[in-house]
Amino acid sequence: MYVTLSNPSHDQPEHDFANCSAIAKIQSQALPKRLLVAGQHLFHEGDEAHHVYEVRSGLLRLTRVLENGSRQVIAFALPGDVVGFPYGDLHHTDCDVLVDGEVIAYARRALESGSSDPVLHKRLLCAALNEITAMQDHFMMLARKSAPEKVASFLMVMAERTGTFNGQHVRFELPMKRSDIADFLGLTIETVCRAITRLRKSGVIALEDAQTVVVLDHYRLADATLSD
Amino acid sequence: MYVTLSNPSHDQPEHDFANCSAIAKIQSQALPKRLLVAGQHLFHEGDEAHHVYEVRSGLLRLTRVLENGSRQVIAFALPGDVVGFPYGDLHHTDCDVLVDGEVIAYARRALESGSSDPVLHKRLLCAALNEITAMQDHFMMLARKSAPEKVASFLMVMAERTGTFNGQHVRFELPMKRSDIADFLGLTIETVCRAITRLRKSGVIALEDAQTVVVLDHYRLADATLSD
DNA sequence: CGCGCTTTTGAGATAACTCAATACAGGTGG
DNA sequence: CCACCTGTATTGAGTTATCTCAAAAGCGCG
Repeated sequence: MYVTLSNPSHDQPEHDFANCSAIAKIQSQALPKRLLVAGQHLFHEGDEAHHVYEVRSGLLRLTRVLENGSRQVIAFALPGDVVGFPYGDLHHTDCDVLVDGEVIAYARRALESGSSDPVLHKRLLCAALNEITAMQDHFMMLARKSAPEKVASFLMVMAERTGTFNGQHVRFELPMKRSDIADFLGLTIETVCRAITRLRKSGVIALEDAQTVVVLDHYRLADATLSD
Repeated sequence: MYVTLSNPSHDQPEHDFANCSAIAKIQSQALPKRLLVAGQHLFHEGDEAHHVYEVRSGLLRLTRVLENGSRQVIAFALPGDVVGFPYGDLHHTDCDVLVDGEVIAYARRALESGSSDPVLHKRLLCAALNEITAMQDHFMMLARKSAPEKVASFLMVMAERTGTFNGQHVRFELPMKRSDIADFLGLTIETVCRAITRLRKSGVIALEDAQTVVVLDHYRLADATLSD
């Protein structure tokens, strides 16, 4: 199983992250929350990076644009993820909002120095290190998986991270456009569509509408994420 | 231009990295250097991560293996790069030596807490953040570039980071096998070979032997890295 | 000299792309 | 309330880049 989004829900230990999390929640009443509405930008590539942001709710999209104008979706950020790690003093991606939500803004220095708040510092550091691992997982996917495998992996992750179980099946939303999924997986829109269609026609998933997926056969979906 | 190796030589500022570097060099006389010979492993996936390592000389290879046994080369680490960022308490890649060299081993706690040596702490943190950016760059490459563009990009980075200028041309070594390059770029060996051959036949580069590249036309090589 | 490993070249198969048409959904104005 | 319009998603047909399989060439080494 691959984790393809920015902060993994791996089965590995995450330092004493859980512990950090509890403490941060207590503090959060005093923290600068920020409400976000769809379409809004949290930051742009090249902006000075004054903060890193922890997603509390909603869905963010991280993108970069190449010289030739084509766009790459680097990650979708879900609750629990941390975005905005600086490169030098600057943000190196665009970040905009796909689903209304809320983030907590931490001053960059909370990441860079543990002097004021060691617990928060460690927490952000964990997030950065986990980010590295998550991206390495994503590498494997971009480099080594076929189109159907990529799409199945993506659906698996969305199901695990955002799905709800109604007693029968897991259901989840795909709030992003097909073109976003394609740009994330390094595919074309059409290829993504066809892969989804194939999963639907073979009874692995069902679509209530284009953005709402029901996992009918979790085992076969997991299977479809694996090469050979 | 894309940076595809683990620590970029971007044109962006890198905090006060240069400054940190100078200080670390002074300290390094007392630091636990470690000599590495080709074939040796620095660490394995799943090992407890007690240290992070700064490469002083030589060339390291970071790899992961998938369920099905296929291997992905995550990065090649050159002097200046830092490897071994932990995931939880564990290393999440294999790391072995392709070219004899020397690394400096820093205790993991130097990365996790700035209390004992704030300068070193910041330096390692910079390295981790740069790593994230470098990997995002690598994404773009894996997802959005054609095979010839990937190979040209790879040669460009190797030329810039390891090349020597003899007054006429830039010359550099490719100490890794073609299969490593292929696994790094998400291609097959044959495709890598053909791309190199095409660059050679069109006079952009020359090969003194299979591992030694001479850049004949730097401008056209840079051009070949760009999709239109 | 011959053996094993790596690299290179060749020919055919195929996965994914491109271009084009159709279907669908949500919003707007008549 | 319906017809239209725009943007998104889906399906189809043909093209092509890359992969696969196979063979040859190069190189180091016993």
